[in-house]
Amino acid sequence: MHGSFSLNPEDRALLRSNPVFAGLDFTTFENIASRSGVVTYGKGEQIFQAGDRADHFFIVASGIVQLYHADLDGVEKTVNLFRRSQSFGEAVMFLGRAYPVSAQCLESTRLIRVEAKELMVRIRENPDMAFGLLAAMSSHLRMLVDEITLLRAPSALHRVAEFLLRHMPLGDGPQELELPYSKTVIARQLGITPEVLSRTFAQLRKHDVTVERETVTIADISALHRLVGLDDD
Amino acid sequence: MHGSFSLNPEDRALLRSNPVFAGLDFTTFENIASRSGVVTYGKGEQIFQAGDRADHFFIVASGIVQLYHADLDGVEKTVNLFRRSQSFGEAVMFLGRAYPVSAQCLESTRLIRVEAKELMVRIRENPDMAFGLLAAMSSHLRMLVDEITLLRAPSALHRVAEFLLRHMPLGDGPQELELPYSKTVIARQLGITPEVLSRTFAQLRKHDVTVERETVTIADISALHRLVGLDDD
DNA sequence: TGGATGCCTTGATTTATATCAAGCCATAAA
DNA sequence: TTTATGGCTTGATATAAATCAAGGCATCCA
Repeated sequence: MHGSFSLNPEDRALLRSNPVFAGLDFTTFENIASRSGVVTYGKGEQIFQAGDRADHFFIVASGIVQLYHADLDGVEKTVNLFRRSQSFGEAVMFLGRAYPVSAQCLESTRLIRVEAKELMVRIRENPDMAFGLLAAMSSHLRMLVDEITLLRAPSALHRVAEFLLRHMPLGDGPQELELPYSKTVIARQLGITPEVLSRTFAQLRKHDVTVERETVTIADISALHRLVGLDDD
Repeated sequence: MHGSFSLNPEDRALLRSNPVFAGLDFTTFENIASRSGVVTYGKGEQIFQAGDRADHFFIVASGIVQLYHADLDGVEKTVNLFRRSQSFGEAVMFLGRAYPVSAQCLESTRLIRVEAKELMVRIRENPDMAFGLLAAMSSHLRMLVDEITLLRAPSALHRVAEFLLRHMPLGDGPQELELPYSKTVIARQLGITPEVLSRTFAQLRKHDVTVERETVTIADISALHRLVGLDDD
């Protein structure tokens, strides 16, 4: 981890766009922003470990953060992934407890780090902030529910199809999508091996889904929807 | 669903014990309680469907509620289970959106139903309630993270062992546990079939875990912990 | 008392996914 | 240029869990 620098104007804008801070008056926001810092991590570096005291919450400025559980035998199980503008750690920060999961960077990553204690003081002064925090936590709940849906899908084909649909821009015709993470990371998130993901992509060619490098092309999105709903090969 | 009756003293106490209402002054609480109702459902009855407008939140007084996703082919995938004193629906209620999942009773169930609009008004008046709501949502987040951990466990044996550990009273020696749900429901929650659950219980006998009807006896809890951590047969 | 019924268990078989192993193709380094 | 290196793909095999099928044993009701 490389030291804590202060926020540049772009960082400030990013922080401001987070629901927790969106409703604040200028002075209060500046007060918090000036007490927050930017930290950078290299690929694979730990941000915190399960059990650490939760005294910060984070917003991703760039890179990818993985929340995960490590089994005693060392295998990492992805709980959640976060990219630019997404925040994590609100919930435990609020409770002032220990983090229930570990966090790690999957590529070199830049984070805005806000001190929990400082933030809690501000919330007491500005109850409106609590609503922002509630909004942020609601959307996290939603993410986790989606995650569970994905893990409960009956087959690798379903999981991958759901993953693609979730990340597709809206629209019904042919669509293109840049995969947001490497295939290995996607496979881990879906709870399958990279081998199976590869084979599943191959299988999807029968449904007019082609994968070329990082780019996925779907000829007919509604066909994919049907595939997820009904059983098929 | 059988009509909306008003809360009896025990219901009031249950409502009061929920983190959302715990900090309220007497008058405000009575105000909310008097506007809340009790509804009862038979086994298998729907409480709401995914897509319904989220205008209530609920506390379970008795029975079991299952939040689930229904695939188009009708198979239900459990997202979450709720028992006495647990509440659900806070998050979406707060956002005023549609429920992302459906809810159903797995046995005859009695619910306290609080109107979302009414509650939102009170929160604006009593910002302290927002903290109660935050606490409730934090614990939901925690539940979902645990759920994901369970689903990511590498084998049926791990899932069942983790499930047992999670529901065991604390302590290190021999322990007894009454299964909180029927085995079929547990199996669905763990994402395995009832057959596999049955076989897994049989397998656990080798690790001094016996299952007799609804009662589970574990001779050595720390041995189970080791089993979850390390790979074994 | 004697079925029903629902839930659970056990066995046989099939199937999907993990695992093991090798090779490919980028990009990066020597 | 050659030589790593890491991520991805493809094939062969092993294995865990689903599925199909039957039977046991409660509880409930006639």
